[in-house]
Amino acid sequence: MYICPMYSSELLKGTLKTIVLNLLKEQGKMYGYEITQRVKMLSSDKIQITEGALYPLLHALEKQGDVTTHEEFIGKRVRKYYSLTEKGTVSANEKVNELSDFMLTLRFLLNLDSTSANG
Amino acid sequence: MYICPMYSSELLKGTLKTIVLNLLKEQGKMYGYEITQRVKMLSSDKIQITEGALYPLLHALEKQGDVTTHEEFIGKRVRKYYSLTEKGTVSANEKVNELSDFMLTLRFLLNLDSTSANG
DNA sequence: CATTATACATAAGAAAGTTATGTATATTTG
DNA sequence: CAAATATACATAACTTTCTTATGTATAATG
Repeated sequence: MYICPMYSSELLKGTLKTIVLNLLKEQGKMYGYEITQRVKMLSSDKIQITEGALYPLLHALEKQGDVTTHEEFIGKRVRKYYSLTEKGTVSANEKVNELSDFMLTLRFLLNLDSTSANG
Repeated sequence: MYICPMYSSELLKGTLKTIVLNLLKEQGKMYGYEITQRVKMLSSDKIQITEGALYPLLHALEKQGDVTTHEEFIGKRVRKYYSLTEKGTVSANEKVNELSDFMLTLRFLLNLDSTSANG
């Protein structure tokens, strides 16, 4: 039985903000826990965002005006929803474009542009 | 006139070791300065490895047995060449595979798998 | 001869994560 | 129904891995 390993933690550094901004752009609004679960699912458990990484990032994004928040109560428990501002939408696009470009450069640097099939 | 910007520094984090190991695998042996110049060239100046990042990394790789070194003198000036050990070759392959896989996951997460042409 | 390029090295600081801990409510399970 | 797990937030201490700054020295160039 094959256990799918997580990526080494260095790899997530530098891409986490882009991932979060892009999810918010696609989903409209999300709360923190939801983001961790969605990334976990979409990555087949290979990317698990820790709360210690996510919440400080969301707070920073709010502080610099990329997102706004509103709270909703589910019974007695609060959910804090985050949505992109206009500035945040611009940031999201810029970040995704930069990362996309960076990955192209990396593929070239690492000679991963094989046109033939590979395993 | 378009000035090609460098990638934001977070992006290089996590990929530097992979880049260096892969270059050594392809080139057989390289010295530090040569690595910085080659990456700069291959990336059209968009990735510039700083010496403060590279040399400590090379020393760490040597310490953990991924590379061996030998010095050559060019006139009075020394060049320290680095080559992969067997262990280092395994590390290089593992690292490249992991990064390649990670990039696939990212493309999926960020919805970059467009089959149509894009700009 | 002054500047730039080559070539190494390391220390101080910043950025961005992980790990650990804390609080509290909701749901599932034995 | 009690205990365990899941949901949901938050923050502090620590680590890793860069950047920035500094230092030394030789070679080439204008």
